[in-house]
Amino acid sequence: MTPDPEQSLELTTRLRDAGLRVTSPRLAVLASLPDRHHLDVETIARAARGRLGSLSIQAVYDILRALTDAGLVRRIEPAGSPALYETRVGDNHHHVVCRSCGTTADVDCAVGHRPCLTPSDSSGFVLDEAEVTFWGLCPACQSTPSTRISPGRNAS
Amino acid sequence: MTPDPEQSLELTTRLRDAGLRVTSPRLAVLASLPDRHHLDVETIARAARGRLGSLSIQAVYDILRALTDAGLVRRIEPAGSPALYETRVGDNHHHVVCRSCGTTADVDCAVGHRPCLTPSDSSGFVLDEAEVTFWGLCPACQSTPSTRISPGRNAS
DNA sequence: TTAGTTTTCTTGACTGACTCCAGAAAACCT
DNA sequence: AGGTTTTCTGGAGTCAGTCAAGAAAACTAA
Repeated sequence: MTPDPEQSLELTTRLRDAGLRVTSPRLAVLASLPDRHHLDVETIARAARGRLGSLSIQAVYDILRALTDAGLVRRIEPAGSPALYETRVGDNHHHVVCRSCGTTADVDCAVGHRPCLTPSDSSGFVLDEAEVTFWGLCPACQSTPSTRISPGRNAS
Repeated sequence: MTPDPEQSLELTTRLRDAGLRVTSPRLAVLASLPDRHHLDVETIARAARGRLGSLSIQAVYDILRALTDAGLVRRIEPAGSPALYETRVGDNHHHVVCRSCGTTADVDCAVGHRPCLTPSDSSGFVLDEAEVTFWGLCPACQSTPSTRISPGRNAS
């Protein structure tokens, strides 16, 4: 899996623009995060190693933290799963999680703009974000109901 | 801290109605979950031990799982904190979490009934729950901005 | 009310996700 | 190229939570 030079250049620019130094592990991690996917640390590490040859799991954690802090990736933590990372940032979209297999997909909330950011009574809190997680069954798990892969913590 | 007999009776009924056997650890755990509070397992264990004398942490986990499965308590897992338990169930209310100290409070969402349960495109998922977590600063942390107690994972 | 059955509790080992640390290596900036 | 800053490696450690097996307790029915 040789790196696509055009993509590398684009990713290099993204890193620099965010004020981060450009390193091959960082490029590999960024390149391993395809649009519209939500990957856990292990999966990202495996993909990045496929590009680099080797990369410690610790480096992956550090890189993901730096990228998250810099706003290049977003971290989500659905109940019962390890953290997931995605590259779609800056629009506060939401997520659907399958109770059966844990698959996660993006959703745009229907109710106007910045939905739910104005609860009737916020107990004096000053809010800066509304995070919505939808729970349900993905298309695949609707037809094969008992193929439970991940815990699906909230199922009763 | 001797148990209030009236409360015990009420809790006993609640357990029986849910089809659960009545044990003193279960009563102690239920009694340790005050309305409108969100407590973690350690805190619940400490409170329950105050009533019973002793109780293993494992028993607390088991009891909380049984109570959750039976629908007597609700478990929430805000990103970056251990699981929290509350006794307000059956109304799918939402939560505000303080980024600074981790304090959690209930909120009723303002946007109509079952807000956001109809995203514009749910990618074929069949949804059964919309979970909303608001992030911000609690009243106390607005005045003392740097008193960070819990991690507050999502802060940049 | 007591035996028998089922469920629950205790203890202790274990796992997964993640963090912290110190030294080695690499990238940026003249 | 040299110096400084930042990042990466490897290993130990933490925290939340699970698993397993035997002991204890609660329900059920004679």
